[in-house]
Amino acid sequence: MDEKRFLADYDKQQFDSPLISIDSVLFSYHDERLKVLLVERSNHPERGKWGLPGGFVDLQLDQSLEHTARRILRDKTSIEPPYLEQLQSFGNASRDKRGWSVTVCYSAMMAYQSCEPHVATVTDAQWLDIDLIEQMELAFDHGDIIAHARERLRQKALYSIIPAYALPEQFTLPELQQLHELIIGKPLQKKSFRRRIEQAELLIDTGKKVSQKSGRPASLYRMKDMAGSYTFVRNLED
Amino acid sequence: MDEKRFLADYDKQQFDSPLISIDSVLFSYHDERLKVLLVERSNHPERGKWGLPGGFVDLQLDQSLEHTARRILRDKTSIEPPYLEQLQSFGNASRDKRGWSVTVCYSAMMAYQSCEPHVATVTDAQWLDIDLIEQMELAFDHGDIIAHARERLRQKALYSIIPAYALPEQFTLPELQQLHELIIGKPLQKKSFRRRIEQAELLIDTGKKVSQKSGRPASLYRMKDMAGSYTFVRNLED
DNA sequence: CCAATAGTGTCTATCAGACATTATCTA
DNA sequence: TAGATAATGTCTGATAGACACTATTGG
Repeated sequence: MDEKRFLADYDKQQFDSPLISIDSVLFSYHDERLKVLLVERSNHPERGKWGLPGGFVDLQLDQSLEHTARRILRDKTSIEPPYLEQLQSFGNASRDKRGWSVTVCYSAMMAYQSCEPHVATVTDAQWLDIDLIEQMELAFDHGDIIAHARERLRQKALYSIIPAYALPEQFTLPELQQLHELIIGKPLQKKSFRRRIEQAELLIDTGKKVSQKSGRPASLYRMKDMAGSYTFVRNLED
Repeated sequence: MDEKRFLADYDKQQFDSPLISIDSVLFSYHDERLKVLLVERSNHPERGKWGLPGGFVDLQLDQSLEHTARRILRDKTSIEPPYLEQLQSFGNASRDKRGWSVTVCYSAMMAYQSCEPHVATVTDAQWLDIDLIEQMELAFDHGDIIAHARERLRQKALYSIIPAYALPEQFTLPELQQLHELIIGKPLQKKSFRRRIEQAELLIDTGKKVSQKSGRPASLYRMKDMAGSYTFVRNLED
């Protein structure tokens, strides 16, 4: 039999296969707290519980897994996140009561301000404090997935400035440092933090300043294009 | 409707979903070359081409994605690899002629010696030089996947001794350094390489020595249990 | 002894940690 | 001017790079 004939006769459903979904852990930063976007499930299974924004691949609409993740996030936030990368896939026989299931998970970040107006209109979506989420009982294994994503983000905060994607396009260095400290879970040396960013030339000084409640105003910066993919050769202490 | 009723009525095949497979990039080291285990496809599609060892989840047999990967590798090598971690999932509408498909990929390493006798008996499996593989036209997008796995391994060689899993249980430091140099693609300073391993206390000196073709014999070491998960705070230069 | 390979000593360069100091804003 | 916050200066310590040196084997 040649391949053409094989493909014409091929029945995708001849073997039982796992259920496959795409879920995303979307991080942001607001009120000095790390937030994750959650959705209240309106359908079975796990109806009524909160879980990650996710869904199924639309075989007609989606060109790739990443497109699926972007489409689902766009539905909840109205925009696509400036940072999105695949986290990991989780699959086993017991994580979903419907049977063997696999979820391809993405980790994403965006500025809280850039989507909060829209999120506020979506009745089933909400930004929740990550420490609060840890106390909640989420749908499926979404609690474990968020813990994984958080730990990965923590590692990235030690050798990159990827957390900057959770800030508005323009931000100050003290803001970025506060965010890193929050993610890493310990205070950082101001000098060390600034020195490495300056040496790697990751940011552009907009020339603008922001007044604080009191004290000297801070300079506003924005990321250079390559700043997200830059990794420092040496980690901050863990 | 309550959840119990929902689950009883649930039909997994009501929506069309992507085909899902598990593939592994199994690395090893032999004759001063980096090897990857490939399999010649005996079935459509892409029959006759070489590709990664892979297959489908067995909903009855497999408890998790990792179990599936281990089972498939065990079939080809007779043993399970001492190092196995999820690489990434690749999924889009065009990578498989049968339609939208997702592959959850694992990256693994094992000693060449520990499975070569068995691999030699499997007519459709073979260790191939990774540089040779780069010139070949593999099935599906397996060439891209191997390139990804190789780059990830290269990064790991800069901040860990994970490549040691491609060596026999006992090995010498010059052997390990040669392997790292091969993976990274440039020579390393002997002193730097040895110093960091010694300081982190990652290896155990077996007390045994191995004679070389000529010159001073090298000491034989084996990895401590935690050595694979240790990461140096500072990378080797890239 | 010589050639070859394993393994060490030691100096320098780089960069993070620590913390003091200066700069610039508001009340 | 005082208080607060941003930004910088500078010393120390840890660790990788460079490379010379010593050690141990076989022929």
